[in-house]
Amino acid sequence: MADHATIFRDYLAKKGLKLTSPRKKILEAVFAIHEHFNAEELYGRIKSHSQGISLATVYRTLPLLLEAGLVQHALRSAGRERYEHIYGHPKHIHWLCRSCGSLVETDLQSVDPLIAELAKSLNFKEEDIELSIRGLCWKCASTENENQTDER
Amino acid sequence: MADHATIFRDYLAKKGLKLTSPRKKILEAVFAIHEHFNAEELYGRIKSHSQGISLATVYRTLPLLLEAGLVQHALRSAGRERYEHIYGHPKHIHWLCRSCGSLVETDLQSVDPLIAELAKSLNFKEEDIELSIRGLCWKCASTENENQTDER
DNA sequence: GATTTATTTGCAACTGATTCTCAGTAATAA
DNA sequence: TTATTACTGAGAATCAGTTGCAAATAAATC
Repeated sequence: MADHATIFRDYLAKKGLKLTSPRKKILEAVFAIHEHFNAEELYGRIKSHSQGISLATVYRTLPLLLEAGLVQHALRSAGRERYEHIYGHPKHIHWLCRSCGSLVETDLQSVDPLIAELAKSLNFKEEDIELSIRGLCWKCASTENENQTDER
Repeated sequence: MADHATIFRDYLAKKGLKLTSPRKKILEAVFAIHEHFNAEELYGRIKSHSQGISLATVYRTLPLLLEAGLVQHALRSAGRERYEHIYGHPKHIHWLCRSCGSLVETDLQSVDPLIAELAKSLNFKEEDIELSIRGLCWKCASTENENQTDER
């Protein structure tokens, strides 16, 4: 089981690309953030640590990490592209309560093979799966029953 | 059960905003499109019908529709905000090509029971399932393979 | 370790999407 | 009708993200 540095190295090697010091630093920074981030934020973190990595390089590296499977687009990003690292974070289902806003994540395992099969039949090369379910968590579902009539 | 024009009127009234003719036209156009769209595309449709609505107004109206609950964000593609109206849309899977931006929808039947089961075990009352898959359509996947070496 | 070659980098200029400014227009209330 | 306030179109401004280029650097080869 390779760690993320190894995965990245291998990915680059396979593509005939080089493992450079900016790329290493960016990778490190990505895995030091445990929330969603965008290019600018990532750049900010790196700058405060080490010097001399340009924003353009961050923008150039992110797609590589994406393709290497180390990073994925974050959920429903509005306005800016957002990312999250996925090493050790298997793809998940988001259960979002429309009433209290709570978010629960569960894993995608059971659904994954089904999707892979569909993708195959459509000739679609899937890279990123986002499954979000909106509704009511059990708490809100029970309170909502009490005040049936209150409209949104 | 109010129709979308009424919902919009009420929303505007509540906010002290005005129901103007450009806004009416935009609303109409939104509900005449049964796919995802972005501001530019919506603008194109409106322009071909009636005259004299500016792109800026389209951009200004979309957030209102969003807040009124008539429209929701769809998956971003190629750096652009995308929208879809919310109105009796049967659940579907979105297959979005990250290269050419094409969108295919397929139905959710095969996945649905699985999700229902999961929801039950989580005690979550699901209302809206959104399954979006980003990747490469077969066309783009094949062109991408041709220039294997010309990486960017 | 020096040389060679192709890839990378930082920088600045650029692009394309979205937002803003402003002067004129239109909806609503009185 | 008038007064008030929000709205509009047009174009300028902004902002995220991309690109061209000359210098720098990793990896391959000697």
